[in-house]
Formats: sequence, structure tokens, C-alpha cells
Amino acid sequence: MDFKADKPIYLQLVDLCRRKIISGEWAEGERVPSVRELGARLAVNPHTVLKAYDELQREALIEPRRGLGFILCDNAREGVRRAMRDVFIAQEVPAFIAKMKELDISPAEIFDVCPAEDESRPDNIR
Amino acid sequence: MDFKADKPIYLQLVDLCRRKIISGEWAEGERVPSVRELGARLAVNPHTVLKAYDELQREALIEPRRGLGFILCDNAREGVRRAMRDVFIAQEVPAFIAKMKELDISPAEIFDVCPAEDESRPDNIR
Amino acid sequence: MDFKADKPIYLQLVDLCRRKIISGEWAEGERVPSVRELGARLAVNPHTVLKAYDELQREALIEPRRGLGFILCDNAREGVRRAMRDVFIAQEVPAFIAKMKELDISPAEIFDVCPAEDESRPDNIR
Amino acid sequence: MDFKADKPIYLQLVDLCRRKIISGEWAEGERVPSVRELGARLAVNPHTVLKAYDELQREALIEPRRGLGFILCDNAREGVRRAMRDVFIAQEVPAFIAKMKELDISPAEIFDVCPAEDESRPDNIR
DNA sequence: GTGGTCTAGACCACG
DNA sequence: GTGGTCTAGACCACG
Repeated sequence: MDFKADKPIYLQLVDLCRRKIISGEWAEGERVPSVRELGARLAVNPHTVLKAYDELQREALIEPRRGLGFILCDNAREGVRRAMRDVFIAQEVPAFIAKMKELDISPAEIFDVCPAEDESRPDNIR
Repeated sequence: MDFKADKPIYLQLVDLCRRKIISGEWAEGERVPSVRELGARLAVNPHTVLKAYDELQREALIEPRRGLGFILCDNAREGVRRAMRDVFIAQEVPAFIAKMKELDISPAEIFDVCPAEDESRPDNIR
Repeated sequence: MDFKADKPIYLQLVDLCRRKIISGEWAEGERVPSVRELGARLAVNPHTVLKAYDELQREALIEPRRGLGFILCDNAREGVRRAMRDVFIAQEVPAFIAKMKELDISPAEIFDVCPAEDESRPDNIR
Repeated sequence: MDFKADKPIYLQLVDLCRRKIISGEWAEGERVPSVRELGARLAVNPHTVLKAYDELQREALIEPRRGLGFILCDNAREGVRRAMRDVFIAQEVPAFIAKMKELDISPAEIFDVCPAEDESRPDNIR
């Protein structure tokens, strides 16, 4: 894992964890990696991992179990999914569209870049 | 102008200037606002504006004229446009598509959010 | 350290750092003094030191380690040495020679000033 | 004439004038170019030329003649020559030698760059 | 008027 | 502890 220089590592860790949650890699009700383990695996200070876990805890996605570590909360997966969808639809999509217009990029150009394997181009169906 | 808290003001200023350049609001070969003027207009310290101008200067978009201020370089507009398009196509579009898949969002949902006023979905008109 | 008045302090700091690099006083892969420490030692504002470090960073001589400070890059020593030699040979030597001619100063006069302790005038020894 | 960005134009003008004086291009007792003329020729603000002339006047190299402009003082040529030689010998030569040592550049390397057409290599004589 | 530099002091994120 | 950012204020050279 390589971290970008322009964003705090702990926030990039939060993103990473969210992705592990919605992908199901981390299962609800089970332990997530300890801060030491995750820190070692990613070559990051355990302190920094803890700061990311603090954030996840504040969002009620993980909770501490005395002597055990952190476990993934029930409904965490759906919770993250919904929250990320909301932000994506309400903020990222409009920003993306606005940037397309500003740069005068047509949808066609985007289809060229990303050939839309499946259902993304309606006229391909049937 | 309101600045977001999660990104340095001077970088947001760089973004703002780039937008003024590609929109043509700033004309090539002419003076751009002085650091004092832009700072006053945006309620930002001139020093912070200068830091943004330093970056634009490093990208060869503006150049200082002693005792006069900064001039927008020739080709700045096309240069910015091309650079921003390249980054958008090569990085932002793929990241956007990846996030769509990750969140299981179909193109249809995006069209709902952003009704694509004009040519972007020609086959839907009437 | 005393700074000359006709050159920005931060540029004189850059020169100073380059000299510490080529002399080996700063070792590759190790921390260089923090901006606070160097600032205190030289009676200069840490902000000014940071401005010098920014320049060194742009030249890929040092790189920041979050929360730790700056590290001297690998190959920094040889890189600085080569760059300084190139500039010296291509620009400073010709300018020096040109000035000698302009002022009608013979090489002999320079040897008088600078007796060339060792190998620089071998045929004169004994 | 192209001016370097890292040194005030008026000081570069002073250098230029000194060179015109020691080369004899400007003759003692005769008018030097007016600030307007020199400014136009070099594409520099006359105000800036005047600032350079102020400095030359302070060094007693030129003096104003009411209604005429400035004339080059008697002994200006020898005066400049001596002053520049003094600075060259006392400061620039030692700095040059010091830099050679610092960069580990031998006199031989300099001879390679600058083949010393005439008397600069004693063993070439006779 | 313009930018360039420097200081002093503050607050912050990071590790 | 570290660097990064920002402000306020000052002084300067330049044109």
C-alpha cells in the first residue's frame, strides 16, 4: 500500500477500512486486525492506525471488546454502503459532471476510456 | 468564496486560478490581480495568495513583471486545459468508475441525478 | 554564520546546505536538522529555514518524513556535486576568465595571490 | 541585453556601464547616453537607468552637466579599473579558488575548458 | 503601486 | 517532538 502525500495517512486508512467493510473482507461481528497487526502489514505507526480506528469507532462501525480488540459492528456493511452512496450521489457525481462541462469533455469520450463492459451502455443490451 | 477546511487555502486558490484561466476570465498576456487585490477580495492574507502564485509560476502559467505584478503566460489556457483533461481522463474517470462499481451504482442512477440536458443521451429525447 | 545583505537569507541557506551535503557533513538516508533546530543555531526564523528546505526538496535533495523531519536523499551528495561542477565549469569559469581579460589580469598575478600550495604549478617547485 | 532575474536591473546596468567605461566605449569628458536613450535601447524604464546613474554619480564616475546630461569624469576609466581589480583580486579570486577546492576541480580541468590562447600557460612561451 | 523577504506567533495534523 | 499553514505586520527593492 502506498499513501498519497497530500492526505493524512490515518484518513487514507479510514478509506481503506471502509472498502474492506463494504467488500465483506471484514465480517460483521468478527475481529478486525489489531492496530499492531495492521500497522505492521502496512508499514504504518500503530498510533496512526489507532487514530483511524478511533474515527471508525466514532462512526459506530467498530467497537472495542476488552482484551480482544475491535469487532465489526452489525449493520456496518450496509451503513457504510449507504453513507458512501449518499455522499457519492449528492456530492461526487455533481462535481464530476461539473468538471466534465468545465473541461468540455463529452460522455462519449468517457465511454472511449472506459468501454463499459456490461450494462453501462444501454444500446448494448439485447 | 468559502474555503473547505480539509485542503490548504493556497491549493484551493491554485484551483480557483486554474479555473479562471481555462474559462478565459484571465486573458493571456495581461495582468492577473495583484496578490494584495485578490487577497482583499477573498479575505485571505496576501502572503497566502503569493504562495498560490508561486505554484502557478512554477507551472509556467504566470510570470512576474518587476514592479508591475504577474502576467498570464501565452498558451497558459490551453496548457491548463490539456493538463487538467489528462489528469481527469487518466485518473479521475477510472477512480469514479471504480467507485461506482464498488458501491454498485448503475449508470442509470447517475442519469437520474443528472438528467443530461442535451446531447448526452440523445436516444432518450422524445 | 553571518549573512550577506545582497542575497536573500533563504538562498544563502540553500548554498550552506549544499555545502554540508557535498562535504558529507549531512549523511544520505539520515535526518537533517529540523527547521527549528537549524533556525535556532543560525539565529534565523524557522519559516526562513523551511523556505530553503522547500527549495532543496524541489531539487530532490531532501524529502519529508511525516512527523519526523527531513531525510537526505540517496545520491544527494553526488547529485549536488555534479550539478555544482557543471555550473562552475560551464558558467563561472568562463565568466572568471572573461573578467580576467577585461581587467587585463594575467594568470601570474593570480598565482601571486594564491600561491598554489601543491600540484597546481608543478614546474615551479624547486 | 537580457537581464538576470536574481539581481536588480539597475545594478546590472551599473555593471554594464562600468564595462563600457573600462573598455573605453564611453570616453572621459564626453557625454554618456541620456537615461531616455539608454532606457529605450535596453528596453528598460528610464527611471531605472537614472537609479543606475545615481550610483555611478555616487562613485564619482559621471557628473551631471546642466542641460546636457551626464559626462564621464576624468580618470573614471582608471578608477573603475583599479576598483574592479581590487575587488577581483581580494574577493573573487579567493572565492573562485575556494570553490575549486570544494568541488575538487584541478587547475588542469580548467585549462581543458579554457585553452589559454596566449600567455596563460607559462610552458607555452618560447 | 508591485512582489519579495523576513519575523513573530499561532494552531494544526502527524507520528 | 516534527513540518505545514496561515495571519499580521514590517521593510525593502523595483519601476
